[in-house]
Formats: sequence, C-alpha cells, structure tokens
Amino acid sequence: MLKKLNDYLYRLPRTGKMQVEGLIITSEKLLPALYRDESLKQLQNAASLPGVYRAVYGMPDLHEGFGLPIGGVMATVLPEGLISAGAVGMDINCGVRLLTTPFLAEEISRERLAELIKAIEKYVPAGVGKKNWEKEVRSLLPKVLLKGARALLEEGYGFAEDLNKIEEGGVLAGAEIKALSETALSRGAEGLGTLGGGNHFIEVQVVAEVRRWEVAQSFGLYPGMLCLMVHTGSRGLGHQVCTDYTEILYKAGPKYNVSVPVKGLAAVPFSSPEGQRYYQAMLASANFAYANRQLITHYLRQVFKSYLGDGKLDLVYDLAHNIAKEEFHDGIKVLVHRKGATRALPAGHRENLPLFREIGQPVLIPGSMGTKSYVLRATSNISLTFNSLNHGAGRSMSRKASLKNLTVSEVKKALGDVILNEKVEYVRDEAPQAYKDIDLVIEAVVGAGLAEVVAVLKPLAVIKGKD
DNA sequence: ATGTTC
Repeated sequence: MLKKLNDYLYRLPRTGKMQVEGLIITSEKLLPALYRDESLKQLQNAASLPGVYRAVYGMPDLHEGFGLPIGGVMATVLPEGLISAGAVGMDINCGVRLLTTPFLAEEISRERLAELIKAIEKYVPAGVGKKNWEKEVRSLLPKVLLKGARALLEEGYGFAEDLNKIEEGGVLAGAEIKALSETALSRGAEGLGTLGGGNHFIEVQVVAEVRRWEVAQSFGLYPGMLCLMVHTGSRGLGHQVCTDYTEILYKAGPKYNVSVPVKGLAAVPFSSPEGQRYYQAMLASANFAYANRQLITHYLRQVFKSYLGDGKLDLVYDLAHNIAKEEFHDGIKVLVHRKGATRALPAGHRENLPLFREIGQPVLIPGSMGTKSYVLRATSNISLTFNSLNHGAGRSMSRKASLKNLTVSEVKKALGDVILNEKVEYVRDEAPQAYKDIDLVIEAVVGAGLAEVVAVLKPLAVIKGKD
C-alpha cells in the first residue's frame, strides 16, 4: 500500500476518493505495526475529506484512533475548509510540560523518591474519574476556560515567567463558555488539577545525555539534572466536548453538503455556526488543559518545597499535541488538525515565543512508561509536515490486547529500576511492550531530516493513574 | 483518552 521514497519517508498514493496523497515518516522496522491496525485506512479517509490541503501526514508513532489516526496531521484551507472534532481527538490539548528542578538526580535517594511520588499523588489525583482535592479551584473554571494558564497565574498559582515558556503564552483567544454543555462544564470543574489515566503520567527524570550543548543550555537543561515531566490534558471536559460536537457536526454535515466516510471524521465548514461553536469549545478546552498542567505544576512546587526544601521548578516548555490551529503554510491560511502530533517551530520561526525565536522551541517527546523521553529541536525542513513532529512512542498493541497478553512479571522486567506508584497489574496496558520503540521513532524523525536530538531523559520514578 | 456500555 505504501511506496518507499527513502529510508524514512513513505508515500500513501492517492486512490479512491482521496483528494491528496499521504506522506508517512516511518522506517522499515516501524512499518509492520502500521499494517496491523486501521491507521493507514484512517489516513486515507482523512485524505478524502473535501478541501484537505496538500497532503495528510503520518508521524512515526502513527496508530489507530477515532476518526483521524493518532500521529496524524490534516490541514484544510480556510475559511471554507472543514473543521473536525474527531481530527483533534477526545483529549483536547493533551500535552506535555517539562520542568527542571534545583537538584541533581544523584542527590535524591530511591527512598526519598518513593516518598516524593506518594506525596505528589496526594496533591494530584491520578486515575480515571478522580476529582480534584482542592474544591476552591472549581470556582476558577470560567476564568480558566477563557484565560488558560494566565488565569491561574492571576490567582497566585505560578510565576509570571512561566507564561514565557508555555506555547501560546498558555492562553488561546476566542474561547466561549456558551459553547460548552452543562455536562462538559461540570466534568471540567471536577477534573481541574487531576492527572487522569491511560498514557497520562508525572515522571521524575534525569537528563541522561546532552547531544546539543548550546541548545540544551538555552533550554535550561544540563546533564544529571533532576526533571519532572507532566503529561495530561483536558480530562473529562475535552472528552465531553469531542463527544458532544462529533454528534452535532455529524448531524449538521449534510446541511453543508459534507459527507464523511466515518462518524469519527464528522466535519463542517470552519466558518459555519456549528464549526465556529466547536472551535470556541475546543479553544476553551485547550485553555483548560494549559491551566491543568499549570495547577499541577503549582502542586509539584509545593511538594518539592515541603519534602525537599526547594520548590524552584522552572519550565522548559509546555506544548499541546491534540489541537487544531489556524496557520499559514505556503502563504495560504489553513486549519491544521494535529492529533497525537506536536507543533514544532524551528529556529527563526516568527511564531515562536520570544525566548525561543532565534533558537527554536523545545519539542518534548515522552517515551512509553519506564522508557526514555527526548527533547528535540525541529530543523528547517520541518515545513514538509506543516511544522509537525510526533508526540511520543505510539501504541503498537491495543489496550485490550496488552491486558490480555502481557504478564505482570514481563512488565516489571521492562520497568527495571524505575519506581512506579501504582500496582504494575493495573497499568499493563501502558507497558513499554504495548508501545513502539521510542528510539526507532526518534530515529525516523531525525533520519527524515526533520529534527535533531537536543537531550535524552531517563525515568527514575513514574506516577500513573489506573483506568 | 474517558464518571471506559450516560
């Protein structure tokens, strides 16, 4: 089905109703997983939407999702082009934040680390359905929806300089509370300040390797540093918004003569009332997620202050990997849907935050549970993929299959010395065996000439929520 | 991903 262009770039040729071709960043070793699930078929479906621009892209962590595959990038020409809730995904602005700590990893014993993650769990409830412990934050919801991480800052949760290192300054303009259902609002209120389940985590990591010294230094990363990585999103709020609007867009589609191959790609013109409504709801959910990671950061600072005596945690960066964004490519205004894909702005790109304008933004790529994570920087070739990179390792086995096939001892072995808060049994579907090899995924984006490795992070302890 | 078949 795929045509090899070079070692790391494959073409998904136009067939059937495809309006554009697909381009996939992958490799010989990663290919078999693509043929085991529906991701290529889903990419073909996306390529068949009217008005899809230039090509649809698959990142090396590509795998089956709802509508657009995870690791998929799809752009539509504005203003008449389509917007699809399913092409953003259930967890709107699921994303990653990396923090440095004032400690070297070697200063903190395993015993201390184990205590630390217990303390973190008290402040940041982990697991599906968990609610925030600090009821006061619930009243911040309206402000959070409109002003994102900035809203929390105004309430004393964080420092002004935090915003300089959050994509978009931690807030997207245009959110509307009216666009959210009552259910979405109530799920949002309870979920603010919680981690969630699935692939979400808080990880204590060490900077194990620095490959680009100057760049790492400008990102604030030095070898041996103890770091914290937070991976979470908009919790039940984003999930509800995606569910609500997939239904709304699916029903409204015919009104605009839009027919979609599957309900998961339900879409309407961006400029239509329904399209704008979804976009406003998506922006509010994205703001919520930036704020969620900000609130969690506040709690982490409290824990570090009380348990280790120093709560000075500095942001490296915070980015979204499930979002749709209005951007210019080839001089044309498009709506880029990234689902399980990260926007990656190279050095010199004018849309970078001021701090990163010259050097380019850090691209944070978490590995699977217990495996390495990477900090990358995009090269100037990144325009090939609308300035997009992968978001992680990507599943290679479904949750169901991993729970069925993986034993506790196999998973324990894969985790090695990494401390885990939860019983291994409950997070078997998050085992490294259920994911692609992060090293191969990174090799693909580097080999394709899209990115370079700045630093490699190794996990020491991980907090996961149980499903 | 998810009050995982509200």
